[in-house]
Amino acid sequence: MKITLKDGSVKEYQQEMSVLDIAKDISEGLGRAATAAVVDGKVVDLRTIINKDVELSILTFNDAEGRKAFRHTASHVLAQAVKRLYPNAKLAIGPAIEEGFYYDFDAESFSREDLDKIEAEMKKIVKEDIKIENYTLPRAEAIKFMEEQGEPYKVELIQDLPEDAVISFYKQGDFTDLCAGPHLLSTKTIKAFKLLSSSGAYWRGDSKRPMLARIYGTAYTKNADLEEHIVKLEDAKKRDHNKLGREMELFATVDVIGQGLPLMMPKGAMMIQTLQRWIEDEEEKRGYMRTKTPLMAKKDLYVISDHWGHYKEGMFVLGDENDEKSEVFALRPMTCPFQYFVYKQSQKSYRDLPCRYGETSTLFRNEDSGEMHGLTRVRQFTISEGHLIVTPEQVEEEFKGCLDLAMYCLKTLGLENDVTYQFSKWDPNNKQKYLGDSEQWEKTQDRMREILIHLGVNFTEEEGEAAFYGPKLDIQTKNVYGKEDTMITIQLDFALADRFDMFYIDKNGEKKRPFIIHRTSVGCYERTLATLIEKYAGLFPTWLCPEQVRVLPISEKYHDYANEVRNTLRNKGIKVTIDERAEKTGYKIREARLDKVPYMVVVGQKEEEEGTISVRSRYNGDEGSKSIEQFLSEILEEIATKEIKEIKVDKE
RNA sequence: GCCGACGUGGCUCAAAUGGCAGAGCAGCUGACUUGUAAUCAGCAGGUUAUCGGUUCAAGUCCGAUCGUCGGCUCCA
Repeated sequence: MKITLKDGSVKEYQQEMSVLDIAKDISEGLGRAATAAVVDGKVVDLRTIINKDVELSILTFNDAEGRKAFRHTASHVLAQAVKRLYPNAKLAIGPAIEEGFYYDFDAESFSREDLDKIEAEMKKIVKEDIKIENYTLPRAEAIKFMEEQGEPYKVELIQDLPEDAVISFYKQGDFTDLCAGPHLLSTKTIKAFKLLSSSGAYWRGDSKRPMLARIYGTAYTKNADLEEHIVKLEDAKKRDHNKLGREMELFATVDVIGQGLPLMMPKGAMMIQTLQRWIEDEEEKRGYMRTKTPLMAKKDLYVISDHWGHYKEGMFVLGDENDEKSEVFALRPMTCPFQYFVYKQSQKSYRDLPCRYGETSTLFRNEDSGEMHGLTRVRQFTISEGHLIVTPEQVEEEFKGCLDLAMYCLKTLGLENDVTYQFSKWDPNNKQKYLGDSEQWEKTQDRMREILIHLGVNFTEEEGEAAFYGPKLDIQTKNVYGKEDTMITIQLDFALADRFDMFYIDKNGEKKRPFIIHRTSVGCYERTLATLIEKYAGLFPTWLCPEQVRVLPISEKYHDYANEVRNTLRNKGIKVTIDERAEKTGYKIREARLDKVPYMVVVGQKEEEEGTISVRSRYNGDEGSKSIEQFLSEILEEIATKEIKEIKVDKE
């Protein structure tokens, strides 16, 4: 039989040769583990092609499917080890995930020591070189088998499979698991792995069902790759905004103030102010009008918007809602209804549309206590929020304008290649979560999809991620650990204009319902700051730096001149400080570098006599002597253009 | 909210089985007056997150609360 590999090369094997040996031969030829194969575009286990003269491409660890099969096998090895050490543990599910795998067990939670023990047992299993065999059972027998094994979760899984499903099992020695595969041919190939952490997870992701004990791990074919991955994780930790942002004194949290309520320190506040001024100016250029509306409102407002019905759990409610005499307020979780009432203050003509409102808006959301995280998930935050009230004909053009603004913001911050686009749709199986009916939803979603395709946005579609009033385009960032968060959102709202009885008068003098676009420019400032900290590891573009220049006098004798230099720069709007401590220059340089200041200006006798400065930058190191005017024009240009220069010198 | 880990000067970490809370860096003071990554000396800094319990004795053991982290659920 002939086998064509992905690279086009053809291998020929004797008909009587077992596929296992063929697979081994191919693996060796490739120098890595061949795991499963693609036949006619489908992933199949290598053993299923026995004696078939087919063209196939071998999946290797370099392919996503191959890695998945590899890590999935690692998760089975984990489960086998757990069953050996904890026979009473019940198996739930154990898939491969990006960069690793996990397995959920109904068992006592696992400590780090437990994980080490399990890891040791896994090593044994790998060493035992256990063959992995695949077989299927009819439904009734499959259920009976898992019942006998005492695996209620597996029984439930089988029962939920479609009637005509092929029920496949994988057996490796004393361990058998319900599994669609594919898998490796033997446990031996799992060479480099590590159990990373344990945590809790609800069975089937349902908080009403039992809490299971989950073990996370990662696996590679080579130790070097595993080590590289672990180094990467440690590097990520260094950039983690939650650590670096505190170290750099950008923000802090205090026990008695509360969870999700970070204090922005002077440097962090300055960065946010820089961002805010930039965004507000940019929005003004794009025809936005600023509003400034209250941070709270009576319950009645949220009843109209139906946040009271759909989002009450997420709001901070003031007053006793059970006491009829008590006036009940809530801190605002969004700005929408406030800006709607700005719109409603006068009767609008189609000539007034599009009407673009922007507000730098502080919001309050009562997140669950386990949810808060650094600056990315907080209970109070400030967002560059805006609402556009538009005619149906203007939807596409205005949506495009919002996307253009978002792209401009991302590009300026250097984040345009770090985001993904998610088209967030409603969940038709959970209608009570949303306003409006199926027809409205499908119609609006189709319209939005068309717009997105027309604008050439490369997006994924996610069901059940919409706002309760309409579908969204979410622009997602990943943090250093790969976890996704929404940075920017543009939402199409067909429902709230109706609830707030908003209208405009069209050409024929008739009342018409407008569409509303909800959108952010950079999104929430706290979260944006977090993303920037991680993106730049604290080495921000100069225009964003809370300290752009530090003047370093060589000795006390040059303090007067240093102050003169500082004042000249400061008068031009440069964020400049001066280090007047009686320390050596080398020491001051070291500190300025650790503080991630882009420019250091050294002044001593030579500079004072010549009326110059000596510049050291993170871009070029020692740039030598230059006039203050020259330095000023260079740095002002860099700041004005918001340039992102490559940092060559002061990376660490 | 749920599961788990953790909480010792500003930071990084010590303090065997319960037995005098300690070091480096940072800080402050003084001396040195410094030329591109760390000058020297001295000083100060703590109700061991908080509250309660066990004990002759608690950083250490137990309970509660608060907070941080890793996940789950949630996320306008």
